[in-house]
Amino acid sequence: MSRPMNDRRIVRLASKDREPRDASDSAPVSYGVLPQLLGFHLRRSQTAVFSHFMEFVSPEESITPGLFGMLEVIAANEGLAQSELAKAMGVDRSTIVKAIDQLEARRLIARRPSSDDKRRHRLCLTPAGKAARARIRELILNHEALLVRSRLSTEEVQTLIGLLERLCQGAQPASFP
Amino acid sequence: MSRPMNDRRIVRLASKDREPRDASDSAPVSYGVLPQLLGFHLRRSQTAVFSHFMEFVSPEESITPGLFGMLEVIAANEGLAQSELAKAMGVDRSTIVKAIDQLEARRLIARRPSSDDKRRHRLCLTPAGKAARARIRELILNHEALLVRSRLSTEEVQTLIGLLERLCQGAQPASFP
DNA sequence: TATTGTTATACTCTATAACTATA
DNA sequence: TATAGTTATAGAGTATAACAATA
Repeated sequence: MSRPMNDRRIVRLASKDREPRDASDSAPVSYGVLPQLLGFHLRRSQTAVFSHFMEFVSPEESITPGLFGMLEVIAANEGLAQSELAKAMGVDRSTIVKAIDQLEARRLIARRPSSDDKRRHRLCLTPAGKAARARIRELILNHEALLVRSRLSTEEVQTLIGLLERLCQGAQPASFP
Repeated sequence: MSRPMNDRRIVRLASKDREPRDASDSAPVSYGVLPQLLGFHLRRSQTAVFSHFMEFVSPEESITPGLFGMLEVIAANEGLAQSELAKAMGVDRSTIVKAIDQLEARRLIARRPSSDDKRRHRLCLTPAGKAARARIRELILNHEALLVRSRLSTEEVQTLIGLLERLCQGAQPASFP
């Protein structure tokens, strides 16, 4: 296929030798070469999912995708150090401090002293944090189901995730989403 | 399939009733439920492509994905107004001002007066802008080829883009990538 | 010397609100 | 009144550099 199916030039060229647009020109804009680029679609998709999260999940639980990601990683690795969390989230260790401050201020996690290395803080979920994590998890699964499952089949979602995983093989980790 | 192939719990459970991690624990962290979420993979992928762009394209042409996106949209819609560009990029019209200032300072685009509506600026590429656009376009196609084509076949990329387009149907536009 | 957590600082990207000049 | 561009401002999110405590 020499012309990908997402090439907007088709639409563009169909609109008969148009003049440069003016104030009264309400035709949809052309995105040029962008629709041929995977990066463009990844950006749009990520933005769409993020926005839906902020609409559907955040008002319920006052949580951002990034903070939930941290909660989840802490829960799945009880006692990990802040530096380890930062590495897992793909950010500098200085960046993680304020985020952890927030989760701690809300009593969702605790910084516990490490017995064998006094420099380290062992991050753990509080009971309230565990309860919140369970609630948010359900909410997020619903959010994804609502947004994604209405447009793609279960098989297609698995195909999509599989392709994205292969694209990211060897890449550094990243915060969520 | 009740357990998706990307479920990291498999790895987790295989590591025999582990103690909470301590300083000497160098096992890879678990991401909990995140690998089941499309948003997680979209975020990772978008970050990976963005990083590669910044490594491969930016040093050559001092351009960001966002600025190239604007250049491309202006080129494909000569004479569009700043508000129209902002809408196409999915940002507020106040956000676009400084970005356009940059492109104009580099003599890649020009704000031309509109004859019929003196409030409007018609955005156009300069000859230097057209040349830069052509060069950057080639560079970006190479960057995508290098990053994506080494991991996915042409068919797989088309499948991926097709699925992402369906995911975004009805969503607002977005800057690139 | 090296590492962990922290702080100060700066930079980018973003939106909101208010302004001006036009319509 | 409403719209196009602009400015001031504020809030996220990020990194770098330097610091104290500890290894």
